[in-house]
Amino acid sequence: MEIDKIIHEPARLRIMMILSGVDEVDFSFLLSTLEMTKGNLSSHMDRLEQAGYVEIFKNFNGKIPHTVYRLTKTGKTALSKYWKSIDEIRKSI
Amino acid sequence: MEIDKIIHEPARLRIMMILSGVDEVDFSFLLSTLEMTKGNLSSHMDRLEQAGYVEIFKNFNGKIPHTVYRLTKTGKTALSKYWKSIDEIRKSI
DNA sequence: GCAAACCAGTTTGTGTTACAAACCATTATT
DNA sequence: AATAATGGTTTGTAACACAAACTGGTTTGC
Repeated sequence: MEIDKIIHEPARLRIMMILSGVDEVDFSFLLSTLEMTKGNLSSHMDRLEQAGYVEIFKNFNGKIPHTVYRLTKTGKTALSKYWKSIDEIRKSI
Repeated sequence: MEIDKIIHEPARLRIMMILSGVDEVDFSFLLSTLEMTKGNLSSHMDRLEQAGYVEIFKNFNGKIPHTVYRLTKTGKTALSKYWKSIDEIRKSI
């Protein structure tokens, strides 16, 4: 089984794991939790969206923009497949 | 815990796992097992050596050059640390 | 005997990409 | 009115994974 490189990138793996637990999360939360730069986080979220693994919802909190991310079904599946592929490598220990 | 990027690269992770099982392996074996190009394999082995994770032994099989790789103690430690860091991320499931 | 093909790798060139810095638009704050 | 803060996006760049081309020597075919 091939390793999914979209998920394999450590930053994105952590993002996926967080999303898999909470069903909805916003930019600021990820930013402070993962301690990365905004630009970096932003582009990782783009890649995850383009892969179809997350949905991005943009709305306003009053006048302040607010972006919320949610794992898609495709994303959930991909994540569990990812762990299976990791297991496959690891089980040879 | 930080993810060790040297090991995290899928090709090198597989190499490390093979080495962790057999204590000594040659270039051709890795090449046919992993199905990668020679150039690619060669540079991954370089990186692993530079990280201090493998030792490279070059000798001759009769007249034909023969390269053998062996996991170092540092490499073994790094690999088991790597799996711990993966577990750390995964346990949040 | 000398090309051609082969073996065992290494070096080189390139497209991708992870990351941070700079930027943008708006809203507090002093 | 200037400055800082919020919530992001866009841009620039160094690193790097990969394949193609190369090297140095050996065996095979004619």
